[in-house]
Formats: sequence, structure tokens, C-alpha cells
Amino acid sequence: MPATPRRDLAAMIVPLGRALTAAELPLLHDHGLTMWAYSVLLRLDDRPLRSQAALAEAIGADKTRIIDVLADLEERGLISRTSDPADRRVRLLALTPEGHRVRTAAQSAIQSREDRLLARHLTPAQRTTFLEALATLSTLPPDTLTTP
Amino acid sequence: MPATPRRDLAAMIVPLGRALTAAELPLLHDHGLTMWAYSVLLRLDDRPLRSQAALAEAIGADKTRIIDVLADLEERGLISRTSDPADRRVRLLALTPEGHRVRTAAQSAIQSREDRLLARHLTPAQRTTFLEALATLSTLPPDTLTTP
DNA sequence: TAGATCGGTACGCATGTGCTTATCGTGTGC
DNA sequence: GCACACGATAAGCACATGCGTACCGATCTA
Repeated sequence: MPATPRRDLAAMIVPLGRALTAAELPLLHDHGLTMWAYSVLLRLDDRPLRSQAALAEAIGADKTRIIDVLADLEERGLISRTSDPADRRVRLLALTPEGHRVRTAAQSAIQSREDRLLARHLTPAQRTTFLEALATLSTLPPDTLTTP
Repeated sequence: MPATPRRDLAAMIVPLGRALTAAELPLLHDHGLTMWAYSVLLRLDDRPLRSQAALAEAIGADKTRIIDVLADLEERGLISRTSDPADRRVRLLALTPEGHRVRTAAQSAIQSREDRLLARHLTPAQRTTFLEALATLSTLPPDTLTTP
């Protein structure tokens, strides 16, 4: 039985992810965002969040480390951080209109570039299926990958 | 024009890569390999390499940091490191038969798990197209992504 | 009411990695 | 033949990140 002829999934995906991330960085900085700040804006766009620890967990960050990021975003008026009246220990996190505007602008720039990339190298059918499959795989519960 | 409804490519790919990597780690350790050691074995399988700096660059590692990895692999008989007779400054790097055996065993374990994952969550057609597109994108020259 | 718990914050430690410099043996060009 | 360039190696600095601890204020519970 010959060795499998294809490269490992991770060996293809991880460098691709790195390259895409590297390509994103200048676009983010154009909008005054770091990667962590952008992650925060993306996450809060879905819906406001109760508690910063939940946010950290959702974006895979360290809860003691996003504090500065949140403080900075709040200072710049991109997010609001208010104490929950029901339990004043927790902070309610939400995008401000300005935060929403910045997030949309940054994401448009990024996705435009991505769309151009895909259009240039994949057929429309490939592109559709690829995005479909990617969406499927990237939304699997974490333990699906680690325990089978 | 509404905001694009899909997630960023990088936002899907990077966490997926992380998850796949995390799932690989225990398998690698079963074969006595670290991720860096495995990267080395994979790269050397293609063809032997002249110079360690070239290897480091090929696998995206720091050239001053793979030295210990290579020394360990050599000590365990998985790779050979000989001085090039034509230029004794450079080291010729190659897999030993034992190194090839270990590499094959580790990769089989990893790809079996990957195949099971894909089979479970994608249709055969999706799977084929996905791997095709992934192979295409992951072999693009680096500047294709960073400069368009 | 007192003690336990919880979210947020700050701080220190360890680690992994990149980047720089220095050294040594080897090669090459003047 | 000699100065310089180059590959491999070692050692140090810098930074980002993860992890643990400690503290504070607010809340819950016995």
C-alpha cells in the first residue's frame, strides 16, 4: 500500500490561514484595528454580550489580556461597556454605531480582497463548494475534531 | 448594498487549522514526534535538502531554532546530516529508512483521522472539491495573497 | 449578617518564538 | 595568500501569549 499522496489537511490549512492573516493585517491597520480588536468587533456584531470573560472565550483570547483591548475600543467610542443593572458585577458589551461602521468598513475591505483571490484561482463551482465545506467544518463543535 | 453575510475566510480557516493541529498533536506524540520534527520529516520526504537554512525557510521555522530539532532527529537515527563533499560548510539532510518509516506511520494515523472527519461531515463531491480547492490555494506563491 | 462566590482587573512567571550578534570552520574572489 | 562572504551554531534580548495568583467590589446564600 503506497503512502497517501495528498498533504495533511493541517499542513495545507495552517499556512493558508497564516498567509490570509498576514494579508489582512495591513487592511486592519488602515482602519486602526489590531487583530484582537477586529475579533472583538466581529463577535459583538452578532449580538451584545454579557461579561468580558464570555467574550474572551468566544474569540479564543485570554480574559486577562483583552482588558486593554476593550479599554482602548471603549475610549475610541467603538464599543460600550456598561454595568448590568441586574448584576453590577458584569459588563454589558455592545457595538456603538461608530463601532459598527468601522467593523463593516474593515470587513468589506477584507472580504473584497478574499473574493478577488477566490475568483482568480477557483472556478465559481469550486468557490461555492469550498466555502460551503469550510463553513461546515469551521462550525463543528471543538470536540468533534479532538476526540473521534 | 448589505454587509456580506459570510464570515471572513481567515476567521474560518485559522480556528479550523488550530483545531486540526490540536487533534494531530497526540497522534504525533504517540510516534515520538513534535510538530516541528514532523514538519522536518514531511519536508525531507520530498527530496533531501542542501543546507539547514533552506529547510528552516521551507517549513516556516527559525533557522537558529531547528538546530536542536535536527540534532535530536539525527541522534535518534531518523535523519542523516552529512557534510556536502562539494562544500563542506553545508549539511546534506535526508531521511533515513527508519525516519521514512516513522514519517509514514505518523502520517497514516493523521490522514486516517482526517479522512474519517471529512467523510462524516462532507459529501463525497464536497470532499473532492474541497481538497482540490484547498490544494490550489495552499500552493499559491506567498506574494499572491499579500500583494493583490 | 457573615462567609463564600463571582466578574473584572492587575501583576508576575514561564514559555515559545523572532531577531540580532558573535564565533568558528570553510570557500571564494581579488 | 589574504580579506571577505557564507553556513552552522550558540547566546542574548524582546515581545506576545498562557497561566496562576491576588485583590476589589458586588452578589448570593446559609
